[in-house]
Amino acid sequence: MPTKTVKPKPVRPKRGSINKKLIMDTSALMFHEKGYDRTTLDDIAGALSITKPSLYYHFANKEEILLACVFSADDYFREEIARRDDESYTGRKRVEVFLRLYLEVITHDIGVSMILADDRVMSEEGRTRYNDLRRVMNEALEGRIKAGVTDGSIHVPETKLTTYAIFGMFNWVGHWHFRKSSTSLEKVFDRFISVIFDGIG
Amino acid sequence: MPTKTVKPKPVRPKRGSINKKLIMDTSALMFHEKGYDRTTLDDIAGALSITKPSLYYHFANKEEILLACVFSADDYFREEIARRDDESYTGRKRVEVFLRLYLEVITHDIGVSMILADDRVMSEEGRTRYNDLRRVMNEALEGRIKAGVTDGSIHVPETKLTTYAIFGMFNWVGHWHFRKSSTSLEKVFDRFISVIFDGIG
DNA sequence: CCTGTTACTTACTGGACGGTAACTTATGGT
DNA sequence: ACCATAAGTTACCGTCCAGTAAGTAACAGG
Repeated sequence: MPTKTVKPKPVRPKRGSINKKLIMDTSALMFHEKGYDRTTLDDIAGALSITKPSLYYHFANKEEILLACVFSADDYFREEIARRDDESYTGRKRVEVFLRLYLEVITHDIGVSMILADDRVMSEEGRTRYNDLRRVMNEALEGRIKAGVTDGSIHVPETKLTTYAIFGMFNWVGHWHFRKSSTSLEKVFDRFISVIFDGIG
Repeated sequence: MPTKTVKPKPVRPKRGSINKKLIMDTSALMFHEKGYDRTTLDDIAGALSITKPSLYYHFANKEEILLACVFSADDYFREEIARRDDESYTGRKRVEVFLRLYLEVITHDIGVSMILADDRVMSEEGRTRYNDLRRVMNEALEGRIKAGVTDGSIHVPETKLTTYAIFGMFNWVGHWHFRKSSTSLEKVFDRFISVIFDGIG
């Protein structure tokens, strides 16, 4: 007697076990590991043990997932900087606090999407929102540098390129394969801060 | 009398008007503008007024084009650094010479591919060759910094993270939309060098 | 126990894209 | 003048992938 073909019982994930946050975490991880373009929705769904169309229950499209990652990182950054920052500090101190948090954020998968997201893959609206975010972030650092120049804790003839220089230094960390790296965040931060404030000359 | 269907005379590009260099220039430009993944071979061919299969006459595949850009930039860099560098200089001076050339190179389309190429799109072999290139580049700068520490023209407690910091600062320029930027290379270079050597404290 | 909503599923579509096969035309050497 | 080769062409394939249509299981409230 041939084995009767048993109707396959699809194992559904527990109801409610999938949510936006979980999708964002998984997506951010994969976007960072493989790159946005080469991460397919099937990849993400597979990693979550669900199917691609299920993702569309939670997000309208792929870009929405990316933007959700970006803006959730930004939300966290803003909350946390509001907590840590103090306008009575010197500009220099405020720059340090800013950069410390910045480094913390961008060395996590969700955070790295905030700086490595490629606006060229985005819709017009997404690109605008993203570029606004970046502009505000830029102004936040440059503002603190200017405050430092005013209060005498920082000495630079110019702040725009200085800001770019500093952001470049930190942002590039997003390109490191830091999961493998053994170097601690503290060491990186201390060294970067030393280069920025003391120079190497 | 109906218009006779005229056999369309395909306008072929002049023989020999297409060569590897031209393909590389066009590709590098488009890779930089749109990103490697979103630049199709049809895009490149179209920009050159040829067809996609023609590209395969000159290159084995898409990756070969990217690698050709990367290594041609590297070749140029090595030639030019050999010309400009002088081991009798101080380490500091040698770092400056190195970074000056580095900035020049990475602000051109072909050059930017050297730092923005994503090794995750590459084959195993391509990735190895590319990572070797990056490692050698890294050692070249770190070596000069070490020389500076030895001869007293540079003061740092550690060279590895310092090297990363500096490369990050410069590499990130590749992410700028510098075609639109009005800021001159000289200004960028001077400001960056000042941050690196003098600090902002 | 019924029923509506939530949260998934299977099955599919349409377009894009890297790459290939086979053919054609221009040119330089003999 | 002929031909081999270089440098293109047209037409096509297979795969991948974002997104969709339609169906179904699980749970909550009544």
